[in-house]
Amino acid sequence: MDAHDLFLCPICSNIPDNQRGHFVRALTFKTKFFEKGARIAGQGDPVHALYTLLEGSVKAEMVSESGTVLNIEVIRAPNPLAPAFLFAKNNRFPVDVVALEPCKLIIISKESVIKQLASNETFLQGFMTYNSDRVHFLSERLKLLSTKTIKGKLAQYILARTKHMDFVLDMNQTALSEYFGITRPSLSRSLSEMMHEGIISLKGKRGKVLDLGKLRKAIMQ
Amino acid sequence: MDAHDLFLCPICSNIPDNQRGHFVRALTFKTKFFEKGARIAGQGDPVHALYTLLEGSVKAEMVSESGTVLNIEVIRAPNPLAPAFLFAKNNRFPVDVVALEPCKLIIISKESVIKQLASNETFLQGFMTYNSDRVHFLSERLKLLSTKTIKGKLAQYILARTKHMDFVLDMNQTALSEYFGITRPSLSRSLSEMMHEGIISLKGKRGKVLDLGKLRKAIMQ
DNA sequence: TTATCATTGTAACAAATGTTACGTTTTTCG
DNA sequence: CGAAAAACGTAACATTTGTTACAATGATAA
Repeated sequence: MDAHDLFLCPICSNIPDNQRGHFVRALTFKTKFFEKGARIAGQGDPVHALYTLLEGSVKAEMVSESGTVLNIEVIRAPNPLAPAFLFAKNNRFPVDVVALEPCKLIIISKESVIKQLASNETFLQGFMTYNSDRVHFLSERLKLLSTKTIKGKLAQYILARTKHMDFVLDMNQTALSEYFGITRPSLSRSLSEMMHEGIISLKGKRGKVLDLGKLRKAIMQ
Repeated sequence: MDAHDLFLCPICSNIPDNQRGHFVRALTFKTKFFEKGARIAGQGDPVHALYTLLEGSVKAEMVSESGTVLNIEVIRAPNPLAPAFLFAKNNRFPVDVVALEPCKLIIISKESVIKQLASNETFLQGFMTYNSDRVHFLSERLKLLSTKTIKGKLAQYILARTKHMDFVLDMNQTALSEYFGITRPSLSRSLSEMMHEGIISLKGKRGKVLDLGKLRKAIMQ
């Protein structure tokens, strides 16, 4: 068992080799293992430590009291779990975290995280960058979901992947429809319509933008 | 002109009095003023510094090349502008920032932000907490927008404000409909239906939850 | 009070999206 | 290669939401 797996995690991966021994020795942490299906953290539990997933994968889910479940996200190793909530005013897990397979976690005390943030600039940058990228990701996702029409979402998605009027869809239509929060037939219909309207062409995953103006207009509606 | 206004900003407001002089002396910054309508930052500009709004208010907007404008957010003083992007991998402003009224900003170099984060634990905590709360806010907003039906959004919104089966709407219906990204008549219709279905009662801004089970079920659909 | 303006309720109709079902094409894998 | 599975296209119909318009109600200020 080796705490050095920690340096696979994006928060710590930039720490140079010659600082790693010192970094680990300065941490207060414990390693925990969870079996498939085990609850790693519960909705409402206070976040007193940095939970870092070194092996396995977990799902974050909301369980309502009526028993129904809303899947939020799947997180795979190596990645931190909710590092933002360690410092949030309302520092409680917003979801249940359940192991999808056997998991290994390193749980680092908040105090030693703060100490390391203050003393190790690489770690500071890594931690900040991770949370910043998370804000960025959430902002993009929000922008996509606030776009009301399916064609608008498609236009945004396609424009972000277009170079020299060519684009490649990086998911199949089923996955894309879930990403957009819509149904697969509706997505297919909208794609067809955009092709008939001469806005794009598409064969398999590869497509071309035929009318950039119309595509941009579609975002705004 | 006083840089000490900085300590009104939530990122710095926890720094104790006796550290403030030292804190300001250690910063590399400049103060800038913008007139109403002036562009403070442009979409795509690299974020090399921490922009802190001390006076006035700004709007963040996306301008497409077809000329149409999508309003993202209004930020009022005292608050930082996009502090998360200072550390993000793609460290560029995602939007245009335009002054809504005369504005005063303190622009602090990234280097001195890093130096202070490492040397001043209160500042570190403030900065982290701000970004963490931002993640929290965005996650909540995302959860709301991923809820597909209007009644689902309403159920979430109401449940989050319910104590002992009573709730108070903290916006009027026009504002609430914009918050949900829907139209006002549709919101009014859904509210009416929920009342006819015996799920809630509502008079003005005050309401009661009549059927908690049905309200919770509404979120999941 | 009264005139004015903002807010809310609601109805008729239009448009967009979901639902269900099924046939076709493409991919995967033995 | 060939069978099975996955992905995709599409049609008919149901449901939800948007659009537009107007009346009713409530709040505000002269």
